[in-house]
Amino acid sequence: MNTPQSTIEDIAARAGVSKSTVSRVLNESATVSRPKKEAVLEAMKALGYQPNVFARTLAGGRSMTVGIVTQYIGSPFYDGIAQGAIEGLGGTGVTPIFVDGRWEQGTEQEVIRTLLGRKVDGMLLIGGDVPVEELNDLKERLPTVVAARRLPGWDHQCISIDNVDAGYRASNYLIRHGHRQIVCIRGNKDHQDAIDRYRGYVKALEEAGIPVNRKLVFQGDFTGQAGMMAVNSLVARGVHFSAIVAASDAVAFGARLALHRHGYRVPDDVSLIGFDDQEEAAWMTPPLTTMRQPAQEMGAAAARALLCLIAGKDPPEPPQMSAELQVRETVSRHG
Amino acid sequence: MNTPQSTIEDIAARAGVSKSTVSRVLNESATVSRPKKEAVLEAMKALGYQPNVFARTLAGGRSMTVGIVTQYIGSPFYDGIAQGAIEGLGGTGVTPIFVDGRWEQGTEQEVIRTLLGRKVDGMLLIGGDVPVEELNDLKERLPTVVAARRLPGWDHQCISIDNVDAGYRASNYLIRHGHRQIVCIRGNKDHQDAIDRYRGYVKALEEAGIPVNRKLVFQGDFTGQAGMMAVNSLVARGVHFSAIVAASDAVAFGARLALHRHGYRVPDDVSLIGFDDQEEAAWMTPPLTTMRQPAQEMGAAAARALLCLIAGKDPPEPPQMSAELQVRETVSRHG
DNA sequence: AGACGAACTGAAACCGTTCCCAAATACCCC
DNA sequence: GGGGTATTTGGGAACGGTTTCAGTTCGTCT
Repeated sequence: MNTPQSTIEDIAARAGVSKSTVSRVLNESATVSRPKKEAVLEAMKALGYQPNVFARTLAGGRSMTVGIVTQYIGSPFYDGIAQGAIEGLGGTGVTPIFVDGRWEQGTEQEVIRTLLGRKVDGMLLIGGDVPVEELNDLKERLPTVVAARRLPGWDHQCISIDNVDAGYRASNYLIRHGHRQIVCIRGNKDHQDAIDRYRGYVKALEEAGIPVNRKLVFQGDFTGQAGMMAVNSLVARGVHFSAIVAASDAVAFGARLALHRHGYRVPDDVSLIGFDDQEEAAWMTPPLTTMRQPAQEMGAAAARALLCLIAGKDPPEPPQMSAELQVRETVSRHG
Repeated sequence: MNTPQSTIEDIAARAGVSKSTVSRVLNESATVSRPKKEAVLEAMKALGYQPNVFARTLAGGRSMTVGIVTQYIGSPFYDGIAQGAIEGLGGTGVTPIFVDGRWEQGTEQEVIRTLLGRKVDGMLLIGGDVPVEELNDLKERLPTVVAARRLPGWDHQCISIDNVDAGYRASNYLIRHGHRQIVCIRGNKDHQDAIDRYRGYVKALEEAGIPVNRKLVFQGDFTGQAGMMAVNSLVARGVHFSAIVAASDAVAFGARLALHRHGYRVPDDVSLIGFDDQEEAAWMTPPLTTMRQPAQEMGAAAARALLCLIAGKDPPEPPQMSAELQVRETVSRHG
């Protein structure tokens, strides 16, 4: 662990070449004759050389650092993406810097500035609220990839799933199980994912010829609290329902508890579908059927795309990602 | 967002002084006459000057960056600490870099090297396995704070709770509710927290004159899987028990599900206590009584201590932190 | 043998700051 | 006015790399 940090000059001396040559083998920026190259490599190994990132950045521009803008660390889905990104960056020598936008436009713009000041080579935005135009500007001057958000014209620099499809599939699954009074607990009003999923819900109902009943739609957010309140309100109003699509697993947990409190059995009396497939979903009592979002994969794909961009290559077409139904035990046939 | 980055030289020119002077007002490293100082300040504001972190670090040493070594991002307790640390660092101009040790000694040592290469001004280790001697070395050459791990002689640079006390309090609570056949599902064998909590469990039993029954002790880890397996094994062996202390909330979730599968009611037939008080604990059915660990507070305190150390001051005595019982609905009186 | 381009190599400038050192200026007291 | 001590200043050498530019050295072709 103790390295008084040898410099490029030490290497050069030991290998009997000039700094320039060492730099060249370090970056493979030009051909170096076999023997010298080997001498340098040997010296680097012997001295446990580690290039000084700061000198490097100052001189060359590249900082070997990417900025990752998260939104409220602690939400399972976004955490998953971040984790995937870390993984995808692993072993590439590129270090991520995390900053948190907290789903506040102002904060987010500020942290992006910070990142710019830190001379990051690229940026990965996970979710977020910054207006598209600003992002377009950003994209022009820095390799940028966004995950979990759809941006028109970003194509391969945009890793996300089709949330209306996801919402559709969840609702459709319930319909195919005979449910017709399906409650939808929506996520935050201005959250695009939430809006899209709701559209999927509507689409599924319409397709099945079931009119959308406003009484069954609850405007909430992504927390357990919302799930609990939704069910309480439904019960208080004496509304009839046999199934619930929740905006997230957390919402489903809250709903499940409220259901329990009111004496409804899951899935015998009411069926329940969550969103995310976070760890705890499998341990709910009973285990929660949910739409699994491939968070890790998304993060990893985003990291790969970013790396390509930084290397000056075009990012590959991202693998088509979509939410998949994870069938467990909270949905039963109805009627 | 668009700043063509002015340099210290631009400022100097505009203010009619030398680089040195600008640097001085920038760092308040020496007194500068009133008029010049104001001129410089004015110039900085006018040009939207932002010092180049890299040049600064290269020249001076300080990188305004601290390294945070996490262990397997995604575990609620450690995440909480990380989040607290971010908060504690907020607004100080110090940016955290995260790296993950994944609870593997080799990986951890490697990431610490990386951090060293990045010239971090300080390091915050959250948990981890690196041998004490190495950490002692590290401590000598760099401001270092560790959270969620007790290290002899580290005093104020060590933020953690007393886990034997925590284990004791959990078990004791059960005993005071009349339980005598108390199952203990232990965390990873070589994890100090797990060992300590078990010692607390033993202490509580002994104090109450209850012999420790090996059949009631299950060696597991911190996952839901472990909780489920423990209960399955207990039931399969026909062991009698009326309460369970789980190594973590995740373990408790697993145990709760298994209990349900075997037809035991919680808390009527068996009581259950978890550890961590992660978000989902409140939404378990029924809500889980658990030992809350002040993760965020710990992270924030660690960040503060680190900042002090970096500033060359002695860190303040960290506030005494301990796990607190969060009473909910999974423990009932027995016998 | 001489010419010529390709493959290598080293010298030196530069990236934006910090910080040491010496020069300049100010202040004070006799 | 002179001498001495503080207080401010500017100059310039690092810091550890990258990169441009101008050679050298070869191999090849007439």
